[in-house]
Amino acid sequence: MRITKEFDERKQEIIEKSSILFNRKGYMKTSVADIVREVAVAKGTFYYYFKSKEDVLDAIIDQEINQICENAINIAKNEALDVHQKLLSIIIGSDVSQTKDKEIDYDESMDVEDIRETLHLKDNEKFHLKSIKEINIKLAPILAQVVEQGNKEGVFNTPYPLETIEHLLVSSSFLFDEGIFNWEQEELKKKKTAFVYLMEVSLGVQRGSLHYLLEVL
Amino acid sequence: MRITKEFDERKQEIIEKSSILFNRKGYMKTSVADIVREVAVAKGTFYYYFKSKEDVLDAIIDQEINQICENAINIAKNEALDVHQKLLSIIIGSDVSQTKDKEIDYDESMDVEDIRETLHLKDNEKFHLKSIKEINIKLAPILAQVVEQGNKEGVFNTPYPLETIEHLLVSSSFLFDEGIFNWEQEELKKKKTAFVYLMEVSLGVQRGSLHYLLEVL
Amino acid sequence: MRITKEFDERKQEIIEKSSILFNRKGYMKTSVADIVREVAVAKGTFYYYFKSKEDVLDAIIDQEINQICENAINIAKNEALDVHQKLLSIIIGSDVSQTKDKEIDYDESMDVEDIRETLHLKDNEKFHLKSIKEINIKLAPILAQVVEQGNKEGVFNTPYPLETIEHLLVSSSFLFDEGIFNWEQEELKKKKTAFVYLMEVSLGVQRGSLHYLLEVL
Amino acid sequence: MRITKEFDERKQEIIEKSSILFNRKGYMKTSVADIVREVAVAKGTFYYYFKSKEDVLDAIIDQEINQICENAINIAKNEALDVHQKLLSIIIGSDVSQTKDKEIDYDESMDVEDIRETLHLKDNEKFHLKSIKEINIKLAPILAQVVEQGNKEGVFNTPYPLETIEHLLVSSSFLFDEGIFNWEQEELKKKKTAFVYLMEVSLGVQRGSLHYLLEVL
DNA sequence: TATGAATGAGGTTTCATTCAT
DNA sequence: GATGAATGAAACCTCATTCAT
Repeated sequence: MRITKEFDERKQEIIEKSSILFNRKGYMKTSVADIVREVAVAKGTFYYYFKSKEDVLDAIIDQEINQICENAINIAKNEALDVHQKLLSIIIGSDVSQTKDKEIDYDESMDVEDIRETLHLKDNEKFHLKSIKEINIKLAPILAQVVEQGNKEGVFNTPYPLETIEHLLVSSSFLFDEGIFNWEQEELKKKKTAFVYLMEVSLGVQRGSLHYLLEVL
Repeated sequence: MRITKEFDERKQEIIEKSSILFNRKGYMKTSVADIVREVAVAKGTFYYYFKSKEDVLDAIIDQEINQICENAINIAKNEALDVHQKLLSIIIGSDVSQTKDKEIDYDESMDVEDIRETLHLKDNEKFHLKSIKEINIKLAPILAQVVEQGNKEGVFNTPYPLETIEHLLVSSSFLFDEGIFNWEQEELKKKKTAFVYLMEVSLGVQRGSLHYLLEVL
Repeated sequence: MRITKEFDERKQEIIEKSSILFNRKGYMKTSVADIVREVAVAKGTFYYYFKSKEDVLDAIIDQEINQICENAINIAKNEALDVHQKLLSIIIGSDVSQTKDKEIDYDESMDVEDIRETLHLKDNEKFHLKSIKEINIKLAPILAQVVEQGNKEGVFNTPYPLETIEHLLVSSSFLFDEGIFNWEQEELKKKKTAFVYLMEVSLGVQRGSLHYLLEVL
Repeated sequence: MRITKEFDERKQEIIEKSSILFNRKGYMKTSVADIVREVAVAKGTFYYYFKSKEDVLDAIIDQEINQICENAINIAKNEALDVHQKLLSIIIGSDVSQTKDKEIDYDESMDVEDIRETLHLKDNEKFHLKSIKEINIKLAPILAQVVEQGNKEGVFNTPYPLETIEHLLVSSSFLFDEGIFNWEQEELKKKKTAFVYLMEVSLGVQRGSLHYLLEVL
């Protein structure tokens, strides 16, 4: 049986199904065979749309980041919002973890061992590093612009807006990644408080003025 | 031909030769066959000492980190040094990049494409992430102690010594990793300056008082 | 070089070539590498069709037994034959040893020791036991039906048709297996005569009435 | 002398520990490493006493069979017993299954999967075939002698004492081996009844006169 | 566009056996 | 007698990728 679909439609289907699988089983543990089974196409079809498994990963991350950035750009240029509101909104809209690690749903065929492994999220290094890198490259400049605006308005005060944002983005996406570290509830809370403190000093704002971020982290 | 060696000696030999290969060709591109050829033992011998390729990687990283930490601990408890000297010495002694990414030598069989790929250090994600994670877990507490000492002595001033160190370690190992980013000379310099600035504000020291770090980064 | 074939054709090819190799060298001494060399495919191809070496063995035995059983069923339901003719025909058609142990040909690379080992048919235990077991499970019920028919017609007379057949099948396939015992010509003849006698008493027929079987054993 | 005694003692220890392991995990699944761990000697020591793993298996089976045969010989030559008593006693004393498949005790380290596999008794083909073969070669002649005595006394009546015994021994050890077949309780009972019937007709005794064997099978 | 058989490299593992000490 | 490091063959298996159809 041959089901022909529009090029983009099929490509998108592969991206979405792959994304679900990568999140469920991890990038390394998801085989191209898994993907084509899920999409119900032949191996060759997969390679007609993507030149490699990593290529799909890139496409997935690209789409996620682009969506986040599009949203961020809209917020950044919205003149109705002040700098704090922009920062808050962008951070809320950029919670990659929602798409990245949450969609774990256990299908009927998973046994206890599978689930244990899924929780450990082993072999997802490529996924993690690429995400962090792309976030840093694409989202950082947008946020940096907001910081610059804040600088001009006297709300923020930092000589290195872009670099500061880069550091904050990188360290937080890494340290708060449940696939890498598994902090206790207690520790996590302290680390988040510390992170807000670091934002305050590195962005040069009054201590306590970013406390509202704790609600959304 | 059978050459018998002491258990530890042979194990160390495998670790060292593997380390060289991982740095030269990348973790993924180095096969167990490559390793045993280099060490001149049979495949079974490899698996007599390590249960998997990843197991050697762990051993390599463990040794590197332990060496760094041992050094750091010695510095931290050296009463002859002030806090700034300790910080500086530990940072100098902890430059993982020296061992991690420098020993690239091109053997005769490599063509242009190989070299390009070697430079991109593709498929070394495991190496990178594990290193960063271990550094964070093992080195951070030691540095945090120094920071606490600084706090007490009034040289530093931060309510979150450990968390601050974690963020600085993570973001710098990530952003300054040539295997991940390839900044221009110009950019790199600015990013390093910015990093020192961030250290100053997050550790709560006088602006400019950590400028000496720029020399060694 | 890539030669593509129909799934079933290739699968059958692997089964047949493997069967020849197992008979020539023994199951244990035949490596998957030997098989793929013979079939002239890559190792992956082997595992594309079978999940293990033992899986091919099962397939081989399955096919042999099924063929024997199909033949036996046709004979059993052929109303033109009387019970004795059926018994005789099925036994003639079920001589597994024809396919199992005869095709031994010595290739040029075999020395005296190899040949000695080939004759001993070492490490073929799996082959033997599985064959006997399957014969017992699949062929016995068909023969039992013939015996039951004989019972009704007053030709045979046994209260346990199935169990009697099982014992006769099992003991004969075991005792007359040249891979297990190596009887002298003389002994063998006596054992065959005794076997026919045992058939007679256990099936409850007149002494001497199964003597015709001696010709075909 | 003293050294020789120690030699045998150690050899015996290896035989016994190996036997336990073979019964617990199966012959194939028991590695030489398992054995030397259990006996607490080095690999080389094992090969000082036995030339191969199969060599230990042979030794184990040899000891078991010899014990059975010794017992059988004593019974056979005991003039105080009549033929039926001898038959019964030898059969009771020859229940290999007691030593062969019963000693399964689950140690703490076994999980559900291990136990499942132990019950399947996979990969014990060598053990099974060798046992059956040896029983046939060594025990059959002793039993045949008893049958001959029975013939002379007019209790039994068969022209082929040895061959009859061989068939009865082989088919029963095979068909009643729980490692090969897993009959339902019901089936098993019928098969045992049928077996006694077959003994009666093939040994040429009155129907029902061996019913007492049902108690001990 | 689509198929799915075929590839082949290589990780993983096991293991009986050998041998230098 | 004893040790245990070393062997090497091979099974096992996965899998991204290619290609003839």
